[in-house]
Amino acid sequence: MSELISREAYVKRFDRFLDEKKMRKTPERFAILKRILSFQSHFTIESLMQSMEEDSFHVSRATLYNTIQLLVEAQLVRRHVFEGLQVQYEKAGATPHSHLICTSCGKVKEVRDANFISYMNARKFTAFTTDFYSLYVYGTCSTCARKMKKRKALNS
Amino acid sequence: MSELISREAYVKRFDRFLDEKKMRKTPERFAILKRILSFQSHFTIESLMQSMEEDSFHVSRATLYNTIQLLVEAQLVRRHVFEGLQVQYEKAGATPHSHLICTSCGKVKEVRDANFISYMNARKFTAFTTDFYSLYVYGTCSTCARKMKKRKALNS
DNA sequence: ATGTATGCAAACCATTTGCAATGAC
DNA sequence: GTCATTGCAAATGGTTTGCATACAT
Repeated sequence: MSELISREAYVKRFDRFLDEKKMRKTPERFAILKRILSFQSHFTIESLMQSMEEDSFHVSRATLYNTIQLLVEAQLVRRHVFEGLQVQYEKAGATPHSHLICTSCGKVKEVRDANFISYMNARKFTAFTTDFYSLYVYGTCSTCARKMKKRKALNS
Repeated sequence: MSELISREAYVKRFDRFLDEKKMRKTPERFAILKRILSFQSHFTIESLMQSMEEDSFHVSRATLYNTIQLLVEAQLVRRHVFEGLQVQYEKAGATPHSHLICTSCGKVKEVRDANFISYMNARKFTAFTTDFYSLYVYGTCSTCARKMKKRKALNS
């Protein structure tokens, strides 16, 4: 989805986060963040690792997991576990979006929903302070629906 | 959350599901479903297993996983993977609800939200047919917020 | 200089799988 | 009687951990 927060803003926020936590600003941490920012959409640990390698910046799996966790804590990255799929990550953009997950082919589509966003912005829960939220919608995409229809027609 | 679908309705639906799939109606499958129906709220594979054992009905882990998967496919059970917590299940009731997850203590609260439900009922997505959806709201519960405040006060 | 962060390989653990025995149909 | 389902134990695979080395502060 589009990127309303600038690259620099992410880096600055991570920098501040590390300051607050009194953690070190290693090249690995910023290299990983920058690589993540270059992704247009969802990614997995595996694709991130591969992408880093292609970029000739080697990091260990352990460091990748460590750093991703930091970024999730800093709320710069979101972690998603969709039913039946491997864990996916995405940078936390300025524009929240819902996820449509096709239970047949596993494709995940992002949908911006202004009405829903403004509803959630106004929504207060008793005895609970919201940080962020995820709406996962499971169903069937039109491509798979078409295929199923065809298969059914053949069987009958 | 409350149970607007009767015990018998669940069993009947599972029965029909097994018919359609031409699968066998083993005592294990129904014993597991019945045990699940007795839960008031979320449960894990582990707590389910334990509960079965207490009930003196032994099933293997493999069968538990198999059956749970069937029940999820039949949409009689929902599977939830909340950030930082172990996988949780719940019976799929007639009343959808959102989940408030405290990122501090991990407690999950269920919230019924009539406005949101009617919004989602009316909501159509282009090129996508909705089966079900999950809204996960992450934040801090009031208990944890209070503790944090106290800790902060002590440190300064 | 100090102690945090990294890399590597081993450990972990929830879930899956293979296979022989059971029992639903 | 057949073959799907079960139980058990072994295998799997994504993630975490332990420890020695490197390096941010």
